[in-house]
Amino acid sequence: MRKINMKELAKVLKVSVATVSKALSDSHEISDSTKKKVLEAAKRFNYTLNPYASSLRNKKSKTIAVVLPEVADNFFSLAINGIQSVAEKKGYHVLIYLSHEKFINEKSILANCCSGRVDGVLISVSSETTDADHVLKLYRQNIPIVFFDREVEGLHLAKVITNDYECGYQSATHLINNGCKKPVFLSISSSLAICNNRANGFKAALKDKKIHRAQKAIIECGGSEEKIYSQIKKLLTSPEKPDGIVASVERLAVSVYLVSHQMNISIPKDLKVVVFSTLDTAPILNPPLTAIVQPAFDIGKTAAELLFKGIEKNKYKLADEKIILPSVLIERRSSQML
Amino acid sequence: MRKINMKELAKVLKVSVATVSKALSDSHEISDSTKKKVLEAAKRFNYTLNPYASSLRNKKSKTIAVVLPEVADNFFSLAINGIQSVAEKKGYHVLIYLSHEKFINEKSILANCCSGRVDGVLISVSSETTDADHVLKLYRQNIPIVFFDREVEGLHLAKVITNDYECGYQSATHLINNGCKKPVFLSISSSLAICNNRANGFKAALKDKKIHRAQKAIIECGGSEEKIYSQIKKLLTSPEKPDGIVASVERLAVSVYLVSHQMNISIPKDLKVVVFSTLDTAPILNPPLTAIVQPAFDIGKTAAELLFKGIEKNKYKLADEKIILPSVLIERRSSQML
DNA sequence: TTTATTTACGAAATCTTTTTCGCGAATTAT
DNA sequence: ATAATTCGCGAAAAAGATTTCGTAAATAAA
Repeated sequence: MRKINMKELAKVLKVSVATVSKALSDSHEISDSTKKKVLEAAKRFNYTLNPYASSLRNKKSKTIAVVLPEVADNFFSLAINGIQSVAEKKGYHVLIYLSHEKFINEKSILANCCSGRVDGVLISVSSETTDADHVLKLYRQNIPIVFFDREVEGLHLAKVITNDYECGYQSATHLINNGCKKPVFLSISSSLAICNNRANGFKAALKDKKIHRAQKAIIECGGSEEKIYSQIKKLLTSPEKPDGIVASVERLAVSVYLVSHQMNISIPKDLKVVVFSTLDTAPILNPPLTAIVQPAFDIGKTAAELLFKGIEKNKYKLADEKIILPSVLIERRSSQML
Repeated sequence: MRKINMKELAKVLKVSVATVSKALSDSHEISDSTKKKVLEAAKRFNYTLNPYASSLRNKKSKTIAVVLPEVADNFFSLAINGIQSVAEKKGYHVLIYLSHEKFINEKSILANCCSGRVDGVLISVSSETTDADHVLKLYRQNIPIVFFDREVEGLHLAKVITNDYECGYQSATHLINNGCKKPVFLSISSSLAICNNRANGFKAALKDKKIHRAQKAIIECGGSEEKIYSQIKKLLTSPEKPDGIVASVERLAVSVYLVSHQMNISIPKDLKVVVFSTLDTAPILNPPLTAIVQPAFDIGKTAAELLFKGIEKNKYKLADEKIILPSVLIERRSSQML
């Protein structure tokens, strides 16, 4: 079954290609009777528009790019779902790119997005990203871009994030109220705004609660899975070991649990744990894990909606749009006072 | 910063567009000196090829589609990672489509893939899919297609799967050896080959172990999260309640745990559980969960490699390629004999 | 020196669709 | 009945890149 093109379809119908094109796009200049004929023939020969020819002519790709650090993280999976749900409704296609937390990858991905391949970009930046030239390049080419969850600070660009500072504050308060004297915050990057916001909230709470250990309160803990594991192991066996941990991302909490189980550190007796995560296994962990749950699906959905606002009305400038969707702390046993 | 096209670039260089095109693709018919000039100018004007014009001309999109039921499942996330890793290396772009386990969605997604938008398709079918006309349509258009994990049975098309039957057999044997008298297999679909293979292996093991309850052994448990929850609750409170469960997918196991916790059913004392899953929280669940772990990343990676074999050599027919990557059972406390 | 071959590049066709413009016929207005 | 619109459609240009083919100059072979 060979593919037919519009020219051939026009020939069998004995009309011009212009007529076919207009009929397919339901133009008012074509009579209902010929429209019907064209549609029928198109179905019969199962003709489909060549998307690349259309895109070339229209300068519209009906495609968006989603750039994220990784996909094997519940938060990002859910966010993709949210994004997909609106892209689907709009008839847009979704390209997925992974930066693997590397700035250099992110840069080349965004450079590629400048080619006109996509009509807009949703991005959650890598943990290495401090510089924003690569996203400004997009901006200058008038390609709509929206940050979700992880933004680059100091840019007046559209973003959909959660209330990280408050949640950081809340997490520390929660631990202290439940008896922690030496809580620490596990960050994955000192350059990531989202982490710093959480960390700053955390530190502010310590200060308000008169717990003075600013130096030791924030611990950076990045790299591969093995590296994270050994860093946490070191932390939990050091003489300065904390009695409370706030893990800034899912993976860190899993490692904390693994180390604790291995070292016979009892949660929550010896160590209380709170995590920023959407893990659906949190309630069935041993012990059930207190989590600050982000509205992951909604963050993705909202970001996508914002992006389409920017795509559809090109008069509409996305700059300075900033939507904050609050997370919610769900208390479970991992942080309980005994 | 306006975008420049090849014609304009050619004009400033005082050469023809043909020369520019050939220089950019490093053709042998262009001298090194002019190549250098062209490259330099391209960088200076930060010129990029228009991908849609290229695709139109070349009839190659440098893009593949990945069609899957959902993305918020660890297995699929990891598989996407595997796929991405090879697509990236090949310089291909990855479109993600979600069927949400609906046949009708899958059909329209694949219909769209016929338009030439993609050079190949990787698919893990929905749980509703029994008919294969929609994938045969692709096949007839000579668009390479590879199944991963979830295939449609009876088709002589390329596939990368795991040893489901053996694992089903192994899971039942494992439960029985650990003392279960009334194990059941929780399936999400009676039409999904992968589930049936696992179920058949499960049933075969029961037969070999002289446990005769063929009727009650396989329980279908699909639908929304709430529906799954209530079905499992009903199962675990019925007089016929099992003393062992094999969950065919991640989500089912989470629900089993949730119900058990809520109903005070003790795992593994009252109920032993095994799951087909790549959940990285399995070892820290309460209790640690015995899992049959699929090589998710490798399944994705291998499927993608196979697909590119089909894409790159069009003489090469993908039919009948069948690669089986074995899963491995990891014993934990959820299935332990007491 | 003459012929053959190679080298380096340009003109034009091509890929498929969309859109503008124009034209003849049919309809409405005058 | 004539002029003015409207309607339905076609011809052709355009979108941006690639490829084939041709050609003039440069080099090699005879």
